Amino acid sequence: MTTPQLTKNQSLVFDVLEKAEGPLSAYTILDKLRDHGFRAPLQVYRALEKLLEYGVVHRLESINSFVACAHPGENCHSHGIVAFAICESCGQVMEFHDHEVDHRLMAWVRGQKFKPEKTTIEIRGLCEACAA
Amino acid sequence: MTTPQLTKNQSLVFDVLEKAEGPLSAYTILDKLRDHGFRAPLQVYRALEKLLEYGVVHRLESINSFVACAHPGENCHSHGIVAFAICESCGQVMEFHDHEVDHRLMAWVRGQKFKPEKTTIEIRGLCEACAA
DNA sequence: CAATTGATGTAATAACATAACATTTGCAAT
DNA sequence: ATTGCAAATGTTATGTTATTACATCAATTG
Ligand SMILES: [Zn+2]
Ligand SMILES: [Zn+2]
Ligand SMILES: [Zn+2]
Ligand SMILES: [Zn+2]
Repeated sequence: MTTPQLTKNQSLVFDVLEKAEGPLSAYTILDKLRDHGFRAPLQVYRALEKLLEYGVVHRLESINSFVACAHPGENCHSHGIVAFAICESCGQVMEFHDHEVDHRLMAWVRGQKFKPEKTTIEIRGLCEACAA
Repeated sequence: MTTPQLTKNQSLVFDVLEKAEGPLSAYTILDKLRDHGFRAPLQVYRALEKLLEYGVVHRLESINSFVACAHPGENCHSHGIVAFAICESCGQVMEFHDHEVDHRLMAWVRGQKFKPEKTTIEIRGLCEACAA
């Protein structure tokens, strides 16, 4: 899928995420956009819904937050499952793909006749700087 | 770690999860235990905290719910990373372990000097029955 | 223009989770 | 048995995340 032209609200939300050091909650995004006219959570959630659909933003389920894709222009969706390492101290997020992991997981679910739609892999821990 | 004798509240919460067909939210558990004297969310969350610590219950991050471990008596924690396939239609959960997946993920984070603490792998989709 | 579609605005509410503080219970040391 | 401590519990209030419902606006199209 190619990313269509973003609307005003979608651009605002995306810009906030791109400029952020790490993942942000929807309400944190809302606060950062109050000066631009945002008043309600739904304005953020609706924009995020589209950005997730376009694959330019990822949702981190384990911390209820959102992050801009680390592979701009590449169309992340096409790389298979995306995995994240999330530093619980500084919030830094590393994003990566591993086809062997994809393969093993998909082989297992196929054996169960399970039809996968969306897979989450999130590793929480400490980044190099924070672990020191 | 061996599982200590459960307290009254821990037992009640665990029994509800064991008898359930699928994962339950903390508030659903609360409702099921009102007849047994539960009045507040914290009574559920505190019991869950211990049950998670003992490894007899798992938290499904992507659906804010909890499920009894599918491997009773085995001490799930010792099997490495636990992965789940969650049917979005009927709620059924399958739990499995794959050492190769563990190995690949841990190798990657080690290469980044990232120190992993807790890993989530959750595959949402449709089970065999629901996909038909 | 009328109809349709997608985006937006706003208020209210639902769902999930924790903070703060008081009380009770079980158990060990004196 | 009493004292002291740690773990568990009870209770109220609050904080955080997400959705429902409904109204309006803008662009497209027949
Ligand atoms: Zn990405
Ligand atoms: Zn860090
Ligand atoms: Zn388990
Ligand atoms: Zn199903």
